[in-house]
Amino acid sequence: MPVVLQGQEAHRAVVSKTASLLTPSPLQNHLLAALPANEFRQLASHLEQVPMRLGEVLCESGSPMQHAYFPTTSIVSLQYVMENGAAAEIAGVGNEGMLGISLFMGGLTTPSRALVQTGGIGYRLPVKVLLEQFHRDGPIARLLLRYTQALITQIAQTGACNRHHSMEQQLCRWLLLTLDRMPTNDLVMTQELIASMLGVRRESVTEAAGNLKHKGVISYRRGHITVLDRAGLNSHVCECYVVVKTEFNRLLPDAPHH
Amino acid sequence: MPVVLQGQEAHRAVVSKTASLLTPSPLQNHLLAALPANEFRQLASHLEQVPMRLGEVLCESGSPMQHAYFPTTSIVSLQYVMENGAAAEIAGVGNEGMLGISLFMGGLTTPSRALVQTGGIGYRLPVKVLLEQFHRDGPIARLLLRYTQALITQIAQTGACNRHHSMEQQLCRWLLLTLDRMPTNDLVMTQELIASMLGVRRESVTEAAGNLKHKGVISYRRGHITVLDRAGLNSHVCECYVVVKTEFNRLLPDAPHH
DNA sequence: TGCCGTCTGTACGGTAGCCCACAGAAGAAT
DNA sequence: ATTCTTCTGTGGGCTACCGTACAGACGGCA
Repeated sequence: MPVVLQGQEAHRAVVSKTASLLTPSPLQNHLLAALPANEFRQLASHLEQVPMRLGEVLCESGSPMQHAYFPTTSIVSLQYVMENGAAAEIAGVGNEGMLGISLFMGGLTTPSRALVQTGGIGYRLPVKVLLEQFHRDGPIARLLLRYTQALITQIAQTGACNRHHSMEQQLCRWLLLTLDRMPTNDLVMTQELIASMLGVRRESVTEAAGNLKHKGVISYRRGHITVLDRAGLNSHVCECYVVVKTEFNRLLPDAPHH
Repeated sequence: MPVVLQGQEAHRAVVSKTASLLTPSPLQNHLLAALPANEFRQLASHLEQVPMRLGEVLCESGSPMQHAYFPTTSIVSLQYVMENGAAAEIAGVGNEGMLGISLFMGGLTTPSRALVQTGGIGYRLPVKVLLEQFHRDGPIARLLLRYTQALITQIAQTGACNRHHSMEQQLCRWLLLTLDRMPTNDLVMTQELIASMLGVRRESVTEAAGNLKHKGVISYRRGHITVLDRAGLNSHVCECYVVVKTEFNRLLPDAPHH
């Protein structure tokens, strides 16, 4: 129920750390990087770098967006918020994807909320430009549709995972998916926040995280989780992680960065 | 675990009953009916009427389809099958939609299995024709993309429902969504089959159905469920049903049938 | 340095849904 | 009509996760 986000304590380390790793560039987003150079050029001048702060809501359920977002060092969580206030994450969007599918799918809005789960940088593109490019029905449109299909897989697999797999398995899945979108092994993340995204109690996360810590797979302190043993996570995760990754790789193979 | 489907006992009543209600026509499918007359004409000669029998698998996980399917009196269940054999329905497709999203989204295959949940009639369209029409980027493409977005909502809401709502609520949701795709209040459906689609034990369905029967909302006998009191279902269902219906109506308003 | 807000650990009873086992009943097949 | 398959009802024990409550600890801030 409490989707409480403290805006004060966190989002320090990540911003300074990742920003210093590389000069920010829209090409850190894999979708943008996968475009042919001349297609990318059509967009480049319209892309605006924006800071995405932890806890920021980029889009409320049912409200139209003026921009599509392409995260690079940030991660966005798509969630459905239930009437009683509980939430469930339906998918995550990081440097592999974009936020704003519904803009070109024709609905303009969706029932999902978009919440920044990891602070960082992203690039945004005005709707108008996105739609112009999409309706040229070229590589950009094909790429965005394939991404949408991959996203559907992630949503569906998350739902099936909700049904069948244990807390610990789901936590491992979530950690791995998040890790894949991060440049480091250190997640700035409270258990409270993870719980609200997975749609479970904070105590359940504490227990599952405690187990993983005990096994030496992760370590953590207030607001930070460090993955010590990625293979360990792999051995505890359910099949859902692999299915999603495989489907993403199939639909969006890594393109040579220009 | 047992996704056992007896091909013998069932699918008698429906086939004879619904088939006699109306002369079969592709326009019984709402997507096809929503097309402008001249657009529909482009497809009409390529649409092939096919019987869709209960238990038939129209598409296995990961295998490419040669046709897109537009159910009219039949209903198809999209499911994810887990490694241990358990399944979870991610969405249903009836006369409001189509099967074969991935054909035009660019992936050609999906990790989901398509199983006929209610026997009846459907129309299929060769991939080649579908793609030709889709890439004209006209009303057909826009319609299919809006349908895809609605389907995404259904998938996501189903997943969230898996997480937060009770067996009984989910059963009501499932019954209402199925009912909306049927011409009668009488579902040819075993509890076993419902259980395998919801991804729960048969006993759980028996118990929830028993409650609803006790309250006079439904009645049933071996392999048949009759909804006596639709308002009663509405009062027991979770919000998920309404969210999905609302989003479908928003994205795909009923078009005047030609 | 000390305070205080927030995060993490733990515990305890409650319960929904699981696994297993089996009995009874309906309807199809012969 | 009888048989036989398959579907439905029921019960008992089990586990994961929930709701609630509270204690302890970390770390930002004054």
